[in-house]
Amino acid sequence: MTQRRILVTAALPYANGHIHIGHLVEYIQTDIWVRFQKLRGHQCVFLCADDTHGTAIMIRARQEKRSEEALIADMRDAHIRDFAGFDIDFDNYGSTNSEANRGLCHRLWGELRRGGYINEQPVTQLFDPVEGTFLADRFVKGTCPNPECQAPNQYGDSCDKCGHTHSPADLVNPVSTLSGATPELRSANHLFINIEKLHGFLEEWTQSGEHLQSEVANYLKGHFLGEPLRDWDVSRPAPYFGFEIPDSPGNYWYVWFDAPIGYMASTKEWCERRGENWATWWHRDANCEIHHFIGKDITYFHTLFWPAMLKASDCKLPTKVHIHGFLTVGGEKMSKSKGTFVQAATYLKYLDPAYLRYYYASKLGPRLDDLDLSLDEFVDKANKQLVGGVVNIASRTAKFLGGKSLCETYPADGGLFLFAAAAHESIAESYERCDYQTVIRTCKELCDRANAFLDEKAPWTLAKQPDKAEEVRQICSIGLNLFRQIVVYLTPVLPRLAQQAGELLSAPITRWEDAHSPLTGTPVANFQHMLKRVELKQVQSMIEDSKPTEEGTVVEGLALPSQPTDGPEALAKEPLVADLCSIDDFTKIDLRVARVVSASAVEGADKLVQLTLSLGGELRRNVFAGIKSAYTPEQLVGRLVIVVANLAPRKMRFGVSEGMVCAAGGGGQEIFLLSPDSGAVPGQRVH
RNA sequence: CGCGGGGUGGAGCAGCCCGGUAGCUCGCGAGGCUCAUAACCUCGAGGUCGUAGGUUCAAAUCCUGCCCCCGCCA
Repeated sequence: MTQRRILVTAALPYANGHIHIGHLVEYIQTDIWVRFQKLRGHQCVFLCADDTHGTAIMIRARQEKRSEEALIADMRDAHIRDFAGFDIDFDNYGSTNSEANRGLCHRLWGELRRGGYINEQPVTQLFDPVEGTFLADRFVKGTCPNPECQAPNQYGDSCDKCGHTHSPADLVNPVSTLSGATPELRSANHLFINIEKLHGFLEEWTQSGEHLQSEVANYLKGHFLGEPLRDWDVSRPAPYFGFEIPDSPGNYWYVWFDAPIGYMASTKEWCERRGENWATWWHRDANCEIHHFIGKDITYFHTLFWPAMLKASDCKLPTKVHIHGFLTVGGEKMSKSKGTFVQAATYLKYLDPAYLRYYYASKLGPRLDDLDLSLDEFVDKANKQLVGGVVNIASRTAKFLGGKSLCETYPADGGLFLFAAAAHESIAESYERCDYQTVIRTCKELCDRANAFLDEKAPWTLAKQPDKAEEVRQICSIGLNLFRQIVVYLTPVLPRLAQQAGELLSAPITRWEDAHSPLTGTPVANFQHMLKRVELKQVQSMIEDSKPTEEGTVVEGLALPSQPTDGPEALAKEPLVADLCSIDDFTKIDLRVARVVSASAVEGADKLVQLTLSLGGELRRNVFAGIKSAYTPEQLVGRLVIVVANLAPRKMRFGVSEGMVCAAGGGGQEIFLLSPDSGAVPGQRVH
């Protein structure tokens, strides 16, 4: 087998937050792939970095009253710690705020300029006069400009009530979410990359079938490549935390311009440490492969913009972009209030990383499906498959050979070892195409065979007969070899177990070929537990620990300036209804007192909070309320509200809403839930 | 008819490209073992593979229509 040179990247985590178990789907998936390639004897370099630039970092640093550099340095340390805790082993972990990255940004920019890809266009944006900064779409809220909609409290880019798309400047009554100030319109020149110039290339590159999963290629074809590609706005005017554009003073590269270049910069740092030239990896004709692993949310950056940038600057194009889905927990998006938004560091306080690595591996396939973490299944797989299946083979044989050694010649085992050895190629192919679930499936099958073999031979019975010592040794030599073979196959997933197996049998696992031939004659150490069983309690503690604490619930954004009370504005905004309604009309509406028993933010929804309401007794209602802008879930749990109990259930994007919570106010921070005076109990009707 | 993905025993999935007795994990039932971290082994119940047609000696697998679910946020 010829040695491949493989460069692998995982997406750069943003320096604005900690690593959580959702991120880990990607880093574990990638780390497994890298470890597999290394075990196979290829040269494989695993690179990553913190993504540090952009408005969000700048704002956060301001709020924390410290420099951006201090903020990102702390976060980088934390990220590195978290990754190490999960045995994610980068060859270099850089930062996009590095000199290496600045230099490469300059270089690619120069190429883009020379190629005539850059143009300048005025962009009119809202500007926050208090904060002194332009406002990205997500930092502006206001009323939808669509005259037929006029939904309040919408973000600057589109309305999720009517789907209307607009620019932030179109919003009616816009408000900066940073300061609460009314933003002003200001115009500034931005720099754009003309991607359309590379349309033909992108069409060919994305559709050629090797670089992308087929779903992704189809998606791009349908969504983007069918029409001219818009110019990509890659600059932001000061103030902005990032690199200033050399030939355009006062303008900075947009974070998504310098982030992927961070892959190169990280390569460069790694190369420089070894006295190598980074161009042997990134030059157009470099003899290597480049693999990017990313989540589906950043598909277009890596499959359109990035290849375009590389093409335009004569660099090596990605061999493959591996795209994975999101993590759900218990079938739902991760939720802070439910405690399923588990940070890496929190997980490590309670659980061994091997469980999660194994669990994710057992669920990961080559496609973009979301991966669901079911806590029961998690405990089950760790205990039944990992401990009860794999480790148990060693556990039930090693003690008969402790202090002795494996047989000098491998005994007849009915073809078990050969059978498993023959599986190596198909297992390798599964790893290669990121089909880890098939790897785990196959290994599970091998475990079952090994365990059945031991059951049949029952060395523990023979061990009671002194004259059968040699037979016991033979059986256990077979068992331990089958164990080792499986562990070799699982080494990319479970590096620590591989280490332990190496120590147990006095022969470290270093190569994929270690699974091809049995180990003979080496001393067997006294058996020690390799992996503890998981207690459900540990998982529960982790979930509890992940729920927000009182002090931890900082409301994002600042309070709006208070409105003068009892003014005419409210009536002006929503005039009285002229039509009269009868008492019958009113009684059709079944208003009830309800208690909020649980509340959680709906991931992906800008306005929604998911509520579980109790109407007394066992009766529960699931209600989605558009009140996220005014209430945190924590503020809601326990309180009484008034709900329209006989409202026809409505299917929403995130689930079925079985009622409606009554509130006053026009939206945004101006939402005021109705609640009864004390003494009312859930279930009572409002008359 | 927006685009893409999908509908297989109670749950989660594989098989589909390259048609030929429907498989895995969990759960459930019965038995065995008692070496092992209450781990392990054997047997069993449970599916007309969304639906209606078509092609074929043969369809979960190929073709067509329909129904349903999920994703889509430059």
